[in-house]
Amino acid sequence: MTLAEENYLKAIYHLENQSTNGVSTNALAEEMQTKASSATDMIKKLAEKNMISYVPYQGVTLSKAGREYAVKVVRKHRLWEVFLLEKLHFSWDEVHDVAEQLEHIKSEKLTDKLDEFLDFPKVDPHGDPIPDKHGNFENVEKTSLTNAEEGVSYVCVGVDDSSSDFLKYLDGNNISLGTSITIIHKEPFDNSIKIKFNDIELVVSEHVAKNLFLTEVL
Amino acid sequence: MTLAEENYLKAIYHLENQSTNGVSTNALAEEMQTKASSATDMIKKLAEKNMISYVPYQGVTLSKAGREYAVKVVRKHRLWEVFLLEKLHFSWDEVHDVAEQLEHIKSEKLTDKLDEFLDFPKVDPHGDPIPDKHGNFENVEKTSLTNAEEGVSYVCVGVDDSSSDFLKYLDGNNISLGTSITIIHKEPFDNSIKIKFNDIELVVSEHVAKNLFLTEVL
DNA sequence: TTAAATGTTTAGGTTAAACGGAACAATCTT
DNA sequence: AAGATTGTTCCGTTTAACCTAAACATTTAA
Repeated sequence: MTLAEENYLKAIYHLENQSTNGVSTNALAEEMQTKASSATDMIKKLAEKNMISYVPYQGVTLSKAGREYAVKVVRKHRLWEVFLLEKLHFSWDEVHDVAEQLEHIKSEKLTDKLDEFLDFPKVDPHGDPIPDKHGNFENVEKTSLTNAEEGVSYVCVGVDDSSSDFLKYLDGNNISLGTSITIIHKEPFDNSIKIKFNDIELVVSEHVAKNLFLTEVL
Repeated sequence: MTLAEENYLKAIYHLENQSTNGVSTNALAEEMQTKASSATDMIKKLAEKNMISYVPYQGVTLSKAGREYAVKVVRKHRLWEVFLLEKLHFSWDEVHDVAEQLEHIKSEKLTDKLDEFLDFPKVDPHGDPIPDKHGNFENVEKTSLTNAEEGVSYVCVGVDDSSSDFLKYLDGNNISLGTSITIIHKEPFDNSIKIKFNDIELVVSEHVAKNLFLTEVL
């Protein structure tokens, strides 16, 4: 599998997780920041290799082999992110780009030894689950801050938009994974939300709220 | 710089260190396990980018920029080797292939943080020097076992052929970097050499002797 | 229920990296 | 110094990944 093939597979995997239908050519092209015609070319190639099932004009779906492969790439990406953050002390917003490169290193032994070295982490620095060597992982139940209820307490467990800017914003406001948050007030006018954490009160925009994931504290 | 370009630069760097003349097209092609015509293509491209100086029918030579770039790749390769061996407990003979991939990851920050994480190692697992972030390194004075003298004591400081088979042979015979060796007898007939280390006597072939580097113990 | 808009594929072209074979240049041998 | 050998380059192809433009298929909406 080439680098481009791996990236397409990963993109299809991500898009499949966001909706129930198959992945359309246009959606895939947009995710890959390329043109629809290029996506069609790659779709054919991946179908040829039995990584996806493909019927022209209908979406693509990962085959068993394709999903397994994609999960392996995701596993590598997230393990490297943990390594960069915990061992090399990269900051939250810097890990993604380097992990994008490291995820393509081909050595099962490397991946498994890294996993062991990191003490088999269950989630990556953005709160996403890390598949084990058999591809199994648990999804933590989480809701976006948009859906949180006034007066209830939550813990921050993940972020959706892992863009550097968003992560820097969170860093600048001292929000990280594990931060306990209480919802003070939801403003209906602009959907902004006033939250409280570590004795600090902060109003966040709807845009921020959408990208911050929480679990309720029971 | 593409992956192929980086590998060619590294190959030219290695060949330059092995002889005083420029590197011939054929030598480069052989090092890269490819055809002379392919080497010519790449030579043109690297010359275009001012990484090498190139006059048709004469060998190629690295420019300042080319040498700096090659040294950076070598630095990354050797740092990753140390990481794989010391942190992930790969065996001596397994590190090379994975490091060949890791050396192409593009992130100066990653390289420097890794260097720091490993506590700024001076040599890699094969005894080769690791350039610092400015590209500086010291070469340890070393002679091949072939040139060692009877009755004299040495320490093993490096290997030349880092093929997996050779390293497994050394491992199997309990020879590693730092092993103290005394030359018992040099057999003129087949150039084999009887050595003694850790109270063990062993006869090694000329082929082995050529690839084992030592420094004299004073 | 056609026409417009949208989505998808095909056709043809480009670039990077490789290849084999033919042509050409340099050196070595006698 | 001529021929043979070796070394190097040129030429035409291939494959992967992309592109633009055009054609084709599907859905939507008047």
